[in-house]
Amino acid sequence: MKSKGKAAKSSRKPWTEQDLDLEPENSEPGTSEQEGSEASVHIGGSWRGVLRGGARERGGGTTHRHRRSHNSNKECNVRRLESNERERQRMHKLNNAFQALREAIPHVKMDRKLSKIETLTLAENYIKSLTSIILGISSSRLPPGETPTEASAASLLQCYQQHLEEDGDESLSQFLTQIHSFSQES
DNA sequence: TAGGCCATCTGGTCCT
DNA sequence: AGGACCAGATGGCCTA
Repeated sequence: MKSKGKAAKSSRKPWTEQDLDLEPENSEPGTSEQEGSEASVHIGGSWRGVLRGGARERGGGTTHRHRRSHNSNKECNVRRLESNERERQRMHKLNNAFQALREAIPHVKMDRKLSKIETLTLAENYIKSLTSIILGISSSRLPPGETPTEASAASLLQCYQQHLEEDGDESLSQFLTQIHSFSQES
């Protein structure tokens, strides 16, 4: 499966301790065949432009092409490594949340795991389905002649928020379980 | 082989 | 000032 690829990814280490010990002049981007081009860094055997794409110029046209003068090159590299690690951890947390979401939503079992976009789409549909179920239940308990209103949705939201405050992280799955059993009983 | 999906790096921007 | 967040870029793996 993907594990092979992930293993290969994890071995990708563009910045190493060795890099930190490089002489500033050696680590300066664009010193050889890259001379004269955009500031670049050597990553995983390829050169990446430090300034690329329109989004890079959001800060206002003239960006700094070279490292900031008030930080040493080594200091910049250390900060970059730390920043990379934080970003990795952040993405891992995001992926864990996606995995939790995959497990929370019912779907046809597949030999492969749901992609992120599939997970989000299914979750959206699932939420809409649950909402309509709940609104249907509440309308069936209304006095004859009355229809579900926005008040029903508001009370649903209020109920959910109450669960969030009371139960923390586990609240969503518990709430959905309650809804499921409730809809089966009625 | 092309396209989809993903992990990772990176610099800019926002927020505390 | 520093961390979080975001989006673009890149390259690897997998599948049709």
